[in-house]
Amino acid sequence: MNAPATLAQSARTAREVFGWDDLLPGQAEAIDAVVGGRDTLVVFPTGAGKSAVYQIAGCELGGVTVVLSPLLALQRDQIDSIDAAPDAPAAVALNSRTSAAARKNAWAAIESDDAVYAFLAPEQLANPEVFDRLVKADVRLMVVDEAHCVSAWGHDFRPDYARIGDAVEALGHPPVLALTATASAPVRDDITASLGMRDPHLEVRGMDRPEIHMSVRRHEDDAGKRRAVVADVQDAGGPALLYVATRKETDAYAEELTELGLRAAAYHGAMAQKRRDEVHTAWSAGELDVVVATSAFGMGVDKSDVRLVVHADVTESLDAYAQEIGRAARDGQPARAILHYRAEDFSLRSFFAGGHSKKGDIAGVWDALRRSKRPMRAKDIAEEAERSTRAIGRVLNQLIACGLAISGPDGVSAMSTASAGDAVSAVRERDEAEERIRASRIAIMRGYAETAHCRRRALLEYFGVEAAERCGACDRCDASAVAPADASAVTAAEEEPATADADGIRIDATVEHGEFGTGTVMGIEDDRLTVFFPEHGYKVLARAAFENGILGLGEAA
DNA sequence: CGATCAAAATCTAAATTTTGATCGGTGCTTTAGT
Repeated sequence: MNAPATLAQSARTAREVFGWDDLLPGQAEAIDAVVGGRDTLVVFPTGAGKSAVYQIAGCELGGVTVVLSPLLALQRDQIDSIDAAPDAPAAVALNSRTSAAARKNAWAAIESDDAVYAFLAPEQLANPEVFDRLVKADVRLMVVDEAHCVSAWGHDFRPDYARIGDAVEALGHPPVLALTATASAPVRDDITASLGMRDPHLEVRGMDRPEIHMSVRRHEDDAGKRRAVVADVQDAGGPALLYVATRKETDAYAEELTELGLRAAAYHGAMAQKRRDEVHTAWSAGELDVVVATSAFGMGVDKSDVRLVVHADVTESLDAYAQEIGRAARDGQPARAILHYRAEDFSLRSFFAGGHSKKGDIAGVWDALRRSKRPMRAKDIAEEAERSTRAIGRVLNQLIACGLAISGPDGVSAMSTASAGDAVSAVRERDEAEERIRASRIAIMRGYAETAHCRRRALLEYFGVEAAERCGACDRCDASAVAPADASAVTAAEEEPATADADGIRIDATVEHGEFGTGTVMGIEDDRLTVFFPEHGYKVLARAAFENGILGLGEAA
């Protein structure tokens, strides 16, 4: 290996081709790994130059760099930024909005000998014409941008995300470069496994965002929560994002905030594209005080001076939460992230669980697959069975995941002669496994919301980053700070419920339960305790259990 | 799970309560028809 030479080359490419004076920490290492032929997973916060990694690596590798990107708007932005570079290779897009003429040009560039970046949504790989031509082209690098989508969406919402790995193999496994801003260890494993990455090089930088102050507020009733959310937004001190769980709530809050004199706009995925663009543009231009949005708002929105991100509802995972609060303070100036929740917000099924696949669907899909001589697509089966493509696609993914079927460029084919009954029970098991994963993600979110320790530490440790005992910039640290002059610390301390009790039960105490084993007290409310047991999750126990000897005080931690 | 809405039921006719069913969020694509 001639690493120094490669590094020098990367720096020269950055300067001469793209006009960047310096490479940022981690960029050179990642580029070096990719150019050396190694599959690489890059986890950099937004603004740390993820795009530069594939731009420079692609330039040095030459040939075709395929960039898989989840949103057409993102593809457009990336192409614009490449076009603006002094001497960068061509960048083309292949998607449903590409005109026939642009398509022709794109293929001419891809099939030429010059270096080129080709931007595609993963769905394009399911198009046989596109795929066949890519197989014949000189693809030297596969980039998966916003790679957390593989884990978040591949399982059901956008099943083509789950098929990227197969496409990579069919292309002869060029180096795979996956890029994302946030990925916990479980998500990283999911990404590398799903994409079929071999012995991936991992480049993780700067997960911590110390400029974002983090706090959580728990509420007993909905009305109280709404009042607190509105009050927070009114007190934003700069551009604010308000995330809510449903489309309906975006309108409700936006209306209320407008009546209070704020420049507020709602944003969600079911709005007309034109309106979405208007909100996006107004927000970027500083013409709005607050955008009230579902999770649809965020990717590709680049506004540096967001001062506050409020969540009126918990997110489906801590990964998603980190992603959303990460949109604050990109200018490095102080900002705040506040999460509001009620205990019942964690109810398992409230998270759009999607339920289970219907027995009839599973059996139907399996029969169709086994009867068919040729690979089949979700759409065809769905039309024949008069079911939604979504439900059928989900079943297909599950069949593939349990090894009963396999996906190829022309669709999915059966891989076994199992009976319909066996297929149904295999898929059912899969459903239950997914349910457990969902439950554990919610438990982690709950752990963050209910932690008695430093919030940042809880978040960073989940992302596998070592953290100081205290960050000094979260509500927990504020509450335990011994600085009476600090007004915010006093306020926080007043809001904190009493945590010490005569019988020695307090937040974070270690307790022993006859059945569940050793646990940690996460919450105390009147006569009930919330205790986290590593093997059994969260349990709410009557305080009486303590007196009856079912629960005992463990050794001091 | 919990919010919500429609349908059914109720100490029988206008309006409320109860019961039951459904939905909740993210975007690509393709296609038919303005």
